[in-house]
Amino acid sequence: MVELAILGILKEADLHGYELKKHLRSVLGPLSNVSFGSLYPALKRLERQGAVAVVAVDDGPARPAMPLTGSLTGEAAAFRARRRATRGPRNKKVYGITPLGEARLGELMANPADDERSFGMKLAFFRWCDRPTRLSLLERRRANLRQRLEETRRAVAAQEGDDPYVRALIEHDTESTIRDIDWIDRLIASEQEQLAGDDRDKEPTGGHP
Amino acid sequence: MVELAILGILKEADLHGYELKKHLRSVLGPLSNVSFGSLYPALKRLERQGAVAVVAVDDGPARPAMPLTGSLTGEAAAFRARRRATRGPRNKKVYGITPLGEARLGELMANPADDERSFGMKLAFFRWCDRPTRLSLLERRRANLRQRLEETRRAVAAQEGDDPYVRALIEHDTESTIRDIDWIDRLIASEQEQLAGDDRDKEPTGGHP
DNA sequence: TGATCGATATATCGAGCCGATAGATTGAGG
DNA sequence: CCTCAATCTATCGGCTCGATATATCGATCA
Repeated sequence: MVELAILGILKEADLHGYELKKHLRSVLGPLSNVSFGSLYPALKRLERQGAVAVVAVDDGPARPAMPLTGSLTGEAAAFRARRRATRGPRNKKVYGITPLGEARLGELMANPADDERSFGMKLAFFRWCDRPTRLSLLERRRANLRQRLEETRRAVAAQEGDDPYVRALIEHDTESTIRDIDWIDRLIASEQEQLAGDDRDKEPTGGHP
Repeated sequence: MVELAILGILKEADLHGYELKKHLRSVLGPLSNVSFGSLYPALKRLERQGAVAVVAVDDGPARPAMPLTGSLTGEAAAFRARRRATRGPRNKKVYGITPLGEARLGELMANPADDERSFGMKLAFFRWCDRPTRLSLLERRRANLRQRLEETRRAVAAQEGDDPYVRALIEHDTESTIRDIDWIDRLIASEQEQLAGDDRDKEPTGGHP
């Protein structure tokens, strides 16, 4: 799950660990509050698999992108080298996604695991999918929500104890699920509309004077 | 988190592991689908801590609760003993909550961890709390939801990329959170109403002809 | 100058949780 | 009698989290 998040963010831009966490928080918000304890091991895994690679190692923000002309450059470089020797470099490792990583991202988007958090994450990265993939993900999500609703209803019917708090909990959960299904329905409708639009653009069979 | 669930269920009745899982699923439903991989280690932990204890070891459903009078008893016992020796007992360990466990349940209910799942679980066990505890839990939940809403709004304001799917996700999440807050508000109101009712019963200061 | 403080940044550890799986018993039906 | 599905306890590997360690950077203030 963290791997999906990392690859999705890295597809947008090359980032180092700390930035990655900030982007994760800002894009996915309350979903998937990835901690360092999962982020760094996941980056290692992905690097071992060849899905991401270290693009650059930054040792300080003061370093200019291009070497400056003039006599000061040599001195500054010598200073930085000395500092690195005595105090150690900052060692900001900037990661980027590889072609293999993009393939892996595709797999992870398509895999059937589909709880609240996984689905939210996939939706946040929908721009990387084509429309058929989006539609199938939305439809699977809808099927899951409907099944869950059905299960809850059966559980309510078979319930013996009638605690008011449990009842309130179940009712609220049911309402939320229904609203989620409506929402997914709207997303599906919008997606199908755009799909029709794509088709019209591609093959305009209708007579146009 | 699993410990809270176990203690809350065991407070209702003594159960063995498998039954515990079934009750967990039926009471908490889609929240907290506890797996065996967490259930059995948690039971061990709780037993080690003295919060639960093995009340009985059942080796078959045919065994009557009370020993029957008459000559058949001895023979039946011998048969069971032989079966146990040759094929091994079923070893259904029935767990019960201890006084120490009830204290632990109180602690877990009061602890500040308060995400979606924890709160749902606590609400399902509200009948074990007094009204002030319930109110403070509800109010803390409301505060958390409000804070989350505020954070999301700030994140939206600071957003640069304008992906329609991310936008849809955030909007839906915001709406859901607002509805959750309304729901909590209603629960709080109902609780306060009943609190007032309790007070009227206890000290009827108002003149009543 | 230097002293301190909060943010930045990488990394690891223990413990808990989950999904898969093993291994065994029991009851129903063929 | 045999097989099959359900019941029941239990463990394993892998992932995740919260806490923590370690170190640098930038700003503020004396």
